[in-house]
Formats: sequence, C-alpha cells, structure tokens
Amino acid sequence: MTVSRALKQPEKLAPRTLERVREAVARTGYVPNLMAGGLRSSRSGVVAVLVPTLAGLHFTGMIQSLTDSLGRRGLQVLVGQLGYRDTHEDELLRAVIGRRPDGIVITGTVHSQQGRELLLGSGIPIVETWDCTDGPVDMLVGASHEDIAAQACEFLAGRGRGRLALVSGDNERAARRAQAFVERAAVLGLEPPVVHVVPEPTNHAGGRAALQALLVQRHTPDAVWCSSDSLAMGVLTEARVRGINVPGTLAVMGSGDFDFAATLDPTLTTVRIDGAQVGAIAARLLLQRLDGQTVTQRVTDVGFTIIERESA
Amino acid sequence: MTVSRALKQPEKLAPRTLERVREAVARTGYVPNLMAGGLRSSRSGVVAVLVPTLAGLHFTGMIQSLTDSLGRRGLQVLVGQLGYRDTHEDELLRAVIGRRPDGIVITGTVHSQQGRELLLGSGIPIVETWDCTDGPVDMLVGASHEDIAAQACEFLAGRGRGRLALVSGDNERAARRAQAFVERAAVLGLEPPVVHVVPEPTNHAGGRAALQALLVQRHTPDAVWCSSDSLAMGVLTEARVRGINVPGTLAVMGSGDFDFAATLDPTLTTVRIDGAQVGAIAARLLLQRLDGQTVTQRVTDVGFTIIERESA
DNA sequence: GTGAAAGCGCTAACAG
DNA sequence: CTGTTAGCGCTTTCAC
Repeated sequence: MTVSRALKQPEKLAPRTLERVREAVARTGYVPNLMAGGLRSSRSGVVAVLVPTLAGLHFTGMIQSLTDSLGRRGLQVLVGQLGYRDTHEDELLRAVIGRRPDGIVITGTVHSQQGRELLLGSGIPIVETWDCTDGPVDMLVGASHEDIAAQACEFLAGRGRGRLALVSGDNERAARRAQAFVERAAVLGLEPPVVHVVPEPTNHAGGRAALQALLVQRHTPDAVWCSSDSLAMGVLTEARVRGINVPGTLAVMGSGDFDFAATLDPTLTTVRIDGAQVGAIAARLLLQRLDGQTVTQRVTDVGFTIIERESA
Repeated sequence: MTVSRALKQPEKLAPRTLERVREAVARTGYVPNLMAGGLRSSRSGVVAVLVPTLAGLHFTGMIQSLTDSLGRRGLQVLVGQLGYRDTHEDELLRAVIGRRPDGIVITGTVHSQQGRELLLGSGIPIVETWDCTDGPVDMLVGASHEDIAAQACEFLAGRGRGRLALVSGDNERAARRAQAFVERAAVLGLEPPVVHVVPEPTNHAGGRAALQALLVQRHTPDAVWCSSDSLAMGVLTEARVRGINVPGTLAVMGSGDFDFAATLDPTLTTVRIDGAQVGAIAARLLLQRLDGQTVTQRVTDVGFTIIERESA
C-alpha cells in the first residue's frame, strides 16, 4: 500500500519513506502491473481510438490531438483499425470493450445493430467523430458530410462550372457525400454529375485512373471533386501529363487539406475538417464524463472550411 | 469456469451446455473482462507496436502486416507513438510495460540506457525493427541504413552524377544515413555532398524548401537523395515549377516507396524496405517465443531494393 | 503517515 | 464433461 501511494500520491508520504521506496523501485526495476490496478479500480487508464484505416492521412491530426490532450491527464491512447468493410467489426469491438477502456472514440463505419448494442451496453463513454449522423450512440463530434457535399457543389457551380464530376472512395461516408453532391447539382439545374468510385485505399494512382476514366465520357467534366486530397493529387498529375490546364479547363477540388495540399502546383483547393479540433473536443467530453460531470451538449458540429487555392 | 470454456474452448463442452451459455451471453450482453483474464493467466493478448510517428507513411505497411499476422493468432495490436524526440520515451515505455504486453515491436529512436534496461528487465519479447543496429536488446528485423546510403550514393554516381546533395529529416536514423552517404561519396572521389536537414515531419513543403535552399549553393547539385518520398515529391514539384528538367538536369531519388512513388510524373526512383515483410517476420519471431520456442536467429537483415524509375 | 483486510473477475490446477 | 479452489497484483476501505 505504501509503495502504491509512493507512486501515485507521493505527497502523502513522509519524505524518508518516499525515498526508501524510490530507491527500491530503481534497484529492482519495478514497473506496476496496470492490469491488476485496473481490475481493482475499474479504471484502465486507456482510451481506445478506432479509425477505418491508418493508411491515409485523414485521421492523423485527430489522433495526435487526442494523444496530447488525454496524455496530459495520464490516459494512454490505444489505436485500432476497424477497416472499411465491417467483416470483423463486432469481433474487434468485443476485444476493445473487453479491455474496459475508460472511453472509446470511434470514427467511420456505421455500426451494425449488434455493434451498437455492444457499445451501449458496455456503459463506456463513447464519442463518435467525423460524421454528424442521426442518433449517435452516446456523444458525437463532427461535421455534416451532406452539407460539405452541397457546399462543394455550390462552390464549383459558383465558379461557372456546369459539368461536374466526383471521384469517391468506396466507403459508406463517401457514398453519402456523393449522393448529396448529385442532389444539390440537380437543385442547381446542372447536368447530373458523373460519379466515379475508386477502390480503397484512395491514393494517387486512383486519382490518375479516375481522371482517365472520366475523360472517355461523352461530356468531359469541367470540374472534379475528390473524396480525398490524395485522389485530387492524382487527378492533378494526370491532367498535367495530358496537357489539361488546371484550373482553366478543369477545376480540381479535394477533401482533407492534407499537408501537401498547400504546396502542390497548382495549390489544391480543398475542404477541411479540423481534425485537431475534433480530437480536442472529443477528449474534453470524455474527461468531463470521467470526472463525473454530465455532458449536456452531446452533439457538436465543428463545421468545415472550403479552402480556396489555385486548383479551383 | 464453464462459461470461460464455452468462450475459449467450446469443443470441450457438451453441445447443450454450450448452447445454454451462448444464449445467456447473448441475452445479457456479457463481454469478458480481459484485464482479469490477463492478470490470472499472465497473457494479456496484446502486442505493443511503438513507432516514432503515425503522421508519415513509413510504417503503415508494417503495422498492417503485424495487425494481420498477429490478429490471426488472436493477438491485438496496440499502436503507440514514441515521437522522434526522446522526451517522454521512458514514461511511455513504463506505461506500455505496465500493461504487460505479450510482445513489443519497437521502431525508431535509440533508447536511453534507462529505457533499454526497462525493456530488458521486463522479460517481454522485444523485436526492434527497421534498423540493423549493433547490440539489439533482444531480436531485430531490419536493414542496414549505412548500406542503403552507400548504395544510393553509388547508384547516383554510377549514373554519372558528381554533385550530390542530400535532403534529410531531423532524426537520428536519417543522420546516420547522411553520414554514410557522405563517406561513400568521399571514397568515390566525389565532391562532398551538401546535406540539407529539414524539420520533422518530413513532407512536401519541406522538399520544396530544401530544393530552394540547395539551388542557392555555389555548386548546384545534379542529384538529390531524400530521406522520404514525401520530401522527394516536394523536390520534384519545386524542380518543375522552376523549369529544371528531371532527371536531365537533376536526378531525384527518394526513400520508402510510398504509394504515390510509382505514379508521380516523372515516376520516382526510390529505396524500398519491405515493411510488410518486416512486420511478418517480426510477428513470426514473437509467435515463436510465445509458443515457447527458442529463437536462434535473433537478427534478420531483410535488405532493401533500389527501385529505378524515371526520376533518377 | 502507515498498514491490514478484502476483493476486482478471471483461469490454472485439480477433483470428480 | 463440469465444477471447486485458489490466487494473479493491485487499490478501496478502514483502522490505528
């Protein structure tokens, strides 16, 4: 018990006792077993962060921000990959819940009904991020992808573009964006946008291939919106190779504001969701819950910004 | 006990008993507490993977491969970021060791003496990856970055380049590569290469800035080797904007074979270490240890490949 | 300021 | 095939 206090509440011990414990810890290389501590205190000191994939750059800002905010309070972040297909979703959720994390931050897939029940039944504070879906399991921090798609469409239309195209990753969120984009185009009286879906993970090669495919359409587009900046970069490369002027002949717009977006040539117009802000808010919500406070505002819309640069 | 068996060794139960347990599990939403199980069995079912950063794309292949290989054996991967500075290294190591992972895969920083002792004293199987350093803590899977640098230098020299430059991230491994590169250049009787160090994280903007800086040198280089493909991509962009022909006037070479390397224009010559292979071997070594086998070959050099494309 | 007792929820070991 | 006993290493609680 005295050792436990020496490590967690050193101010409660006599200096001499503390010194003796420290010496023994150093001499023996003692590292407390956090499983045992967690079992007894029902506080694991871990927050699980579940993302669809680590392969892209979409979520690194959020993960970094969560790691920083939670780390300051002594919580460790455990990153897990859900994958975009939900094959192992429930299995992974069970493994995560089984470790009794003090909080779960989850990004991506719409959970199966079974998965939602697991999460709910666990009693663990949950923050869903990125999407403003209806009916969050618990808390939510994100932006409306329908709004984003509509605004992206209006942005391009407002620059005089009328033959819009969309290059989209093969996942559920991208599909909802595509639908909202198409719907807004209809409202604006534009031609129905061509939607080109590329396989995950979305990358430079996918963007190049997508533009190739779009150029053999009857009406070649005068603007393309991509569901990630990596795709947009591929589109830029393909356009340059083919001598297509951007933005003159073709406007190109991305999503994510990845770190290269501002320094490509032409610089990339893109839609940005502030991942660091999402992470910071998610962390704050979790910490409030862990401190026993009631979180009144369970849904936070962090909004988004269209960053206008040269490519559109 | 019967419930425990139903979940872990269902073949040992009578079908009827198994059925009753399954029904109860489903009805109550029971998820076993893995902290308790781990405490008793001294098997946590977790392997910790520690990387300098998730922000780049260097390690995603390895992480994916580890997740797959270990996941098939029921082990969960916990990803942690050490950071390139070793400020919190020991602290993070304590937090990780405290969870008693069944294995640790560690990439990056040379550990402090204290850190090495913690790892050694923990008795946990350790695989260091990426670097072939002298004196591994336990097991090691990687490539010699000195060899890589020397070969990169020879490659460029062999293509008739004589004014070499190097764009390097600000970390210890990159520094060792730079030194080996410079030394080989001396052996080959070339001018001493200019070394330009850019801040972490290495990215497109850093590459552009680096080439700008290199061009104001007295002798402008005719070849640049970059410590990551993101930097190399920035160099390509800057060269194009300035009308510098690649590879005619300037050869550009990267490191990592990131997913965009093969489809940039010009396609990027780069040095590849097979991260998936590193991960697969690391997983195999850990699993052997966990199965009680003695690992005889503690050091594995997976080598590297110079992938010759258009840029050099 | 320090320590004793009890128990967190599992599973190893053994018994039947 | 099923069940009993004991204990993993901590921290909560209470006592002095």
